[in-house]
Amino acid sequence: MAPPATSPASPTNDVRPTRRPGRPRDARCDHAILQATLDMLVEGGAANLSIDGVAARAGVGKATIYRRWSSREALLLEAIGSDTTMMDMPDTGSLRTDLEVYFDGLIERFAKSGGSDVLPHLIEAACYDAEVRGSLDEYVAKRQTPVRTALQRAQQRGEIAPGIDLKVMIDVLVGPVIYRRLLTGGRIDRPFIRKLLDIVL
Amino acid sequence: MAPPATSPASPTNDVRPTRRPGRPRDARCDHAILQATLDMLVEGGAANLSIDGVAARAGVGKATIYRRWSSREALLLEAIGSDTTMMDMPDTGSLRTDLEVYFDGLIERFAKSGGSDVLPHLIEAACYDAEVRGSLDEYVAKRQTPVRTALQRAQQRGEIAPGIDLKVMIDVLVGPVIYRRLLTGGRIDRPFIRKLLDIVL
Amino acid sequence: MAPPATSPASPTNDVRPTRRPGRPRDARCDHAILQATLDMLVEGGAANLSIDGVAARAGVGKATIYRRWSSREALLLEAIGSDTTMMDMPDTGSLRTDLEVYFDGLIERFAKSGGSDVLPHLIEAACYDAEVRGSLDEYVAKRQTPVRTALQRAQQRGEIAPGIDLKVMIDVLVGPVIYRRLLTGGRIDRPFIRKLLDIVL
Amino acid sequence: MAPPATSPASPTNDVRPTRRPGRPRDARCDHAILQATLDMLVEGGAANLSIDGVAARAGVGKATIYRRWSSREALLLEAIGSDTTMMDMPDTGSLRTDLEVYFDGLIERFAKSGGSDVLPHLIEAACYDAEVRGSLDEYVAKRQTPVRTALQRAQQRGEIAPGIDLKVMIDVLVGPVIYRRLLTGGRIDRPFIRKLLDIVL
DNA sequence: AGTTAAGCGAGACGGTACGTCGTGTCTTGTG
DNA sequence: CACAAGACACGACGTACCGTCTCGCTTAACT
Repeated sequence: MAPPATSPASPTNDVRPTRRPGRPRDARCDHAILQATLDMLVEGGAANLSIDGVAARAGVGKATIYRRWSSREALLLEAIGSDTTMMDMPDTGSLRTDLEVYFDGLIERFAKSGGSDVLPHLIEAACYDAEVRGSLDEYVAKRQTPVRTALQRAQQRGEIAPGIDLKVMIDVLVGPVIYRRLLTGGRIDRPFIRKLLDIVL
Repeated sequence: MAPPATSPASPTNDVRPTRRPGRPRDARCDHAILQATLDMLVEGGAANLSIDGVAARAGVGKATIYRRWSSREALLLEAIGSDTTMMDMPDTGSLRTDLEVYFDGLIERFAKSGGSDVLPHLIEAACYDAEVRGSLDEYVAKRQTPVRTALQRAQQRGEIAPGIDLKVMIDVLVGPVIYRRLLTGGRIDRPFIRKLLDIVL
Repeated sequence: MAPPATSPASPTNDVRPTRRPGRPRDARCDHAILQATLDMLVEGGAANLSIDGVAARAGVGKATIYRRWSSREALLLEAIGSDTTMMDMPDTGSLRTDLEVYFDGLIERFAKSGGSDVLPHLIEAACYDAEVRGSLDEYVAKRQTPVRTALQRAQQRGEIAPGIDLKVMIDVLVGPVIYRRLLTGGRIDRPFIRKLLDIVL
Repeated sequence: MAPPATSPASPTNDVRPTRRPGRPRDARCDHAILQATLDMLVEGGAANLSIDGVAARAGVGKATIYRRWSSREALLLEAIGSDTTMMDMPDTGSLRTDLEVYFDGLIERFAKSGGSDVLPHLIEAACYDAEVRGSLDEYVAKRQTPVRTALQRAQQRGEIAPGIDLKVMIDVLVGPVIYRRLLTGGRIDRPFIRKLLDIVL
């Protein structure tokens, strides 16, 4: 492997991203800003989150934020996306058991985070800002991954009829949980999950 | 000349309906304000709706608005609640058919209204404002009524096992639709509804 | 004198400024803002005077300032113009004596106010903002009034040749003082004034 | 090959003029910066002149500017001082004639340069920055030199009484012109100069 | 020829102030 | 009292500069 070429353009590779001129962005700023954003989200929710506040808390100038994110929503999206300690899906050999374990984890997660208002905020923003729309879709897809994986395995095992559209299946499993969380305010607990699985599977 | 009752008017007491002194509220203001609110919602969405704007458009002072609603969200909630031309549930004798017809109506309704961003806005507001939380729950419950009715009839007919929790059943039927609408951006059309019902019923 | 007419436009007089609708401006705000401006001018000079600072000090919102003055300079101009405890010109019968007394007062005045940097600031602003230009001219003319008066009296008395252009005469009397104050930093004291008058008169 | 002296170069010691190590400053940068400054002064005035703008226009980094001048005002001062194509005073044998010729040149000079706003800007800056104060005084003194010369010659010739304080005399001659230029906005033309000299001489 | 130390373009950084906008409250005169 | 009009305190917005600070290069003189 060739050592980094000092001449501006070695003809063959140039995989190295050609280093823009000028002082590079300080990675500590990124962390400080994202962390401050998450902290303030927990404390006051998306509605009470101001760029001024984040800047002050992160010990950073506002320009340093706007240099990185074009809008408050872009920042939010990256902030909540950044903590994606991706929940993972167990592989117990039974779809029902897989999902029960998975949703148990989800219940716990919801219990810790208070009434998350970030999602609704982003949903609204996505109505008007195409960029947010795209990022949100990406975020949702990422979150669905574990469920999709479990369903694919189950379909291969024959637990699910081959004709079933897995996309819809995901909606049927995840939709009710989100619906409770966002709209009805209903409890999201073990009995609810059991009944949900009883109906769907 | 019966004076207009300003309170919900419990029938028994208060025969002389406590006509408050001073000039009575002008009902035309209510209409003008709600109409202006709906117009501006259509044009710019909840995010771009300002009380100043509504007041100017309705030809009304801001105080006249705040005299009636305590906050922007309260106004929004009433504005979108006011057009509840309650969708009704047919009674065909078959739950499956009932729901197919009902959801067909819903599809059409969604098609007309553009990307409704009011709901997410209210969801967010509900996280912080208890009053909004209550009103939103009420609104959601009202919207669920037709589905609940159909399910109750079906359970009485024996189409649904008596042990099934109808609340959860509603979540399973409505949740996926809402989930698509708000989060995944997936299509909400006849095939989707068919597959949904195939899985759930 | 007719009592204030209540109908919007009594045809004849209408000297009363027809009272605009809505809440009237609060005169206390004007005072608070101007006073805060003057205080901050004394403390930090025109360069260190920010609208935010004035607003905070006056206990007033920024909008309340911008509602009254279109720019920082407009505010400054009115602030320094507002303290025009117009210096008055004595009438001793002798032009020389008149001016000596007058300039003595001016010396005292200059001694009290530190190095006034407001004037240069406004001069600069006047280069670009026509409105400021006009207001500044007005201000200067007002300041010249006493000297003009004395010169006119002297010309009528025959102390000054009739052919002399009094405008230029004013420039010759005031210009050197301003020049010292703004540019050379030379002392402005009794001996200087004496020598000045010796040369000019 | 005598290396260019970077320090004022006291003549005796330091014959080897202490060439500092490292890359020497690029003289082209000085020119580019000063030129860009003058250009932007003409276009937008001192108020609209930003260091960022000068740097961009001169094709130079900001550090390269701050390495040479400590502040914006220092740069301005040198920029306007740099074009001191010192006006010179003729020696016609008559003070009156000398001054008429000199002021004619000044009129022309003023006519070319638009409303010079640099001077007021520096005057203001001088109120707070001692360094600017000093440089400004120096600048003013330099500008006064021709007039001082003419007056000294005239006093030696006996055209001016020996008791006259020439410093004041300069103020009386120059002050009115500056006063018109900066404050009253009055015309500065031949008739004005004639009247001025009529009064003073 | 290598080392060293500064200059250089570019641009990120923490700040401060700008002028605008929206909120929810208040104060007028008029019905 | 209600109403239109609009002033008010507050606070966030996104932008523009300031003067400082890294970056990776370049440019000489001194080893």
